[in-house]
Amino acid sequence: MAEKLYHHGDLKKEMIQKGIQLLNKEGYEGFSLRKLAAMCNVSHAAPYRHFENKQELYRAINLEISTKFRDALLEDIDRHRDDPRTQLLELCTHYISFMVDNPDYFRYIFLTSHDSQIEISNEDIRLPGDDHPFNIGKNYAKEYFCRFHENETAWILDFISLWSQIHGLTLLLVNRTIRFQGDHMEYARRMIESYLNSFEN
Amino acid sequence: MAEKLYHHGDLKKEMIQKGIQLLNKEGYEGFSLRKLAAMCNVSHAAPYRHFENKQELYRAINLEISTKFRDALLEDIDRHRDDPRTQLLELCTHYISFMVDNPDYFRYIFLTSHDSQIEISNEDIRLPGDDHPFNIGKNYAKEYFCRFHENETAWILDFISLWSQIHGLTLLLVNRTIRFQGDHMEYARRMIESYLNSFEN
DNA sequence: ATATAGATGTTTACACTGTAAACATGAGAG
DNA sequence: CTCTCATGTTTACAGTGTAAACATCTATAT
Repeated sequence: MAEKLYHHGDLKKEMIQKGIQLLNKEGYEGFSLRKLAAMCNVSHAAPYRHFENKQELYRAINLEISTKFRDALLEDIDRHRDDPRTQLLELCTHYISFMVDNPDYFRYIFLTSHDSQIEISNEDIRLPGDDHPFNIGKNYAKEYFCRFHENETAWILDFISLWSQIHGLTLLLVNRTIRFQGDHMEYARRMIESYLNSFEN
Repeated sequence: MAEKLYHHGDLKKEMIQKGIQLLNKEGYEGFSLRKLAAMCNVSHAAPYRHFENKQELYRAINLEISTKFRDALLEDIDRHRDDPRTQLLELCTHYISFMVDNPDYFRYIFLTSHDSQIEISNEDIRLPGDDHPFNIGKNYAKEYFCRFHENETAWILDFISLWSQIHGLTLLLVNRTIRFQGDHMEYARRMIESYLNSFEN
């Protein structure tokens, strides 16, 4: 319990952690560097030793949340090694439910700093790098969709198509634009299944 | 050319118009009440005679953009009275292209003030009111999807499913998470068509 | 026609924000 | 053991949203 050290020790890490807390408590609007500095028991200028500006702190938090998100999803997948279809379905439903449970995360990840991603170019379609949360399902989607096409790259459009739907449904649910009464994941799951079914026939 | 009237005349309206300009120029982050007041040649406190706070101005701008958006879409539809399928397809592609052309609008409409909507309750699914931009395609979707179901309300899930996909693809394109080289609307259109086709069989 | 009230503008004030600059402290390399 | 540098603090400043007090115009009642 290092009480009142002048040097904090691992401020950078703590700011990211407490930053996520602050984000959850105050939302994106109420977020401020000075509040966060106070939460870390540190003067309001201290953050500038670790982040050049607010934007860079945002990026760090963004990255941290993305990582948490991806880890949570991948962990769930490990429990369903059966077939690609089940994996894909599980991935989609957890993608949605994770974000519905943490509404601010979604806005945060997909609304700050939409640059700085390594891009993977595939002829005429460019996806972000494999570490980008959008791409979590890519490999599972490939495995599932490939067999429906003779064309090697057509599965990418299938993947984008599926992921657009997940992504959009998530946005609609997170913003409460649409609401399912009762168990909303029941409806989400049904939608995804019926989408996947359309390939089976 | 009323040059220097003390009373401005129609400040409320001008603030909304210039507000949209300012939004396009500076983006959501750079937006400020005081800049906007300056653009209207008015002191920085004048806005408070017309809007209780910044949030309420946001809502007004949000509403104005939503209206523009809906008008643009409906105008396009009028030119395609042929069949519901074509209408739906046109609606979807224009939904996307309008937002890709005005990236800030999308973030703005779907990221501010996600309350204050009249809700239409349908048993266990709640959609926003008919004036909400999300619902522009609802009636066309109903007309198109209804014939594929014996169940009266199953088309709503179809609608949500389709609109989720449009919505998500728009978000991905607006944020430049994914990029289609060349004519990106070509790809978008293909995706929508292949989705609609899955119902025809 | 004129006094007056209410709508709409301005000025001043304040707390809070991000950020820069100058200064302080302490941990680790020489 | 000292000196340097990473990491903290203090002070300062311009920009923000918002409230309160004051000014001016418009419209309405007499």
